[in-house]
Amino acid sequence: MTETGAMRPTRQRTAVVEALETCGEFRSAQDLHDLLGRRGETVGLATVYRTLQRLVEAGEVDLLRTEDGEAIYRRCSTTHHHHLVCRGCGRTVEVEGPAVERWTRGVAAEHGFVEVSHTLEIFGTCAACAGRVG
Amino acid sequence: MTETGAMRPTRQRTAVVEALETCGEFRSAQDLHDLLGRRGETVGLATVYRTLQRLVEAGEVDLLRTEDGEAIYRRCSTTHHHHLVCRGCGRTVEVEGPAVERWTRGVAAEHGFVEVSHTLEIFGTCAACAGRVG
DNA sequence: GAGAGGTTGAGAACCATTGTCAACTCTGTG
DNA sequence: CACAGAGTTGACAATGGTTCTCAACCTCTC
Ligand SMILES: [Zn+2]
Ligand SMILES: [Zn+2]
Ligand SMILES: [Zn+2]
Ligand SMILES: [Zn+2]
Repeated sequence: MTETGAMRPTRQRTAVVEALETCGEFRSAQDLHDLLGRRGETVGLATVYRTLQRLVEAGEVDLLRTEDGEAIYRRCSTTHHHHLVCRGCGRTVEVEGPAVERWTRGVAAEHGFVEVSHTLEIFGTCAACAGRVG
Repeated sequence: MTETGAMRPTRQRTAVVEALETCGEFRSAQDLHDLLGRRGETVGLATVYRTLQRLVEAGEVDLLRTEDGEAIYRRCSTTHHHHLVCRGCGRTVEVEGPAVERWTRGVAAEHGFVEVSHTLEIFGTCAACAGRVG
């Protein structure tokens, strides 16, 4: 029943974490699976999903959803933060906003909501991408 | 080629809009389909999806995603706002935060991002749902 | 009321994600 | 080392939300 299970170090888990590490940006499970395959590291798709799930639960990986609902993952710092993501190249900047955190808690409390969580993502075009076009 | 197509008034479209109107909260396409069925208004599931899609494109309906990626829809005011949503019953409060708007613009500018947009949703359990359980 | 073109719906198709389960791996013990 | 016990893996099946297909069906216009 304990959630603090073993989490044994296996070849597959190491491979997934490394793929996330070297990639650096948000990627889907399938992308990571393909990436591993091309790299010669054979890891079952189900295992990729399971590992990502574990990592998300452990707070070691951030999950967010694309416009069409697909889950994408990224190795992030473990403190609470949000993202500024470039629509063009995927470049991601982690941002923090204590004032925003306070505001969301206040709004929720004000309306009697408990067990509150929130999502906040900023999308835009980074300087490099903007320059490249016009 | 024009996107400003006809959008003819049909029994089905009227029914979907009315369902959204009387419901008032975020609901999935399937929920709305069931709701219509129980009400005696027979509308094909595909039609419900198509209609919602159109309404979202027209800005008349807000679309957001539950934590597990399912799309949910709601008839909202047309001004910029965010949502405080109950995970249990879907009850929704529209909220505005000028400070947050300013903050996101500032953060984006600070990192040289342009064409900035953002998403911000707060999820929780409303007082009614919390009371019902605990 | 006939033609042109948008609309509908039953069912198939799609596709990301999860479940199944027998084979396999790691770890500690004797 | 043998070995038991528990965690892990992966090919494959299954799930479930969403979209596609296409023939039949409305709606508007002339
Ligand atoms: Zn992050
Ligand atoms: Zn960029
Ligand atoms: Zn809204
Ligand atoms: Zn509620």
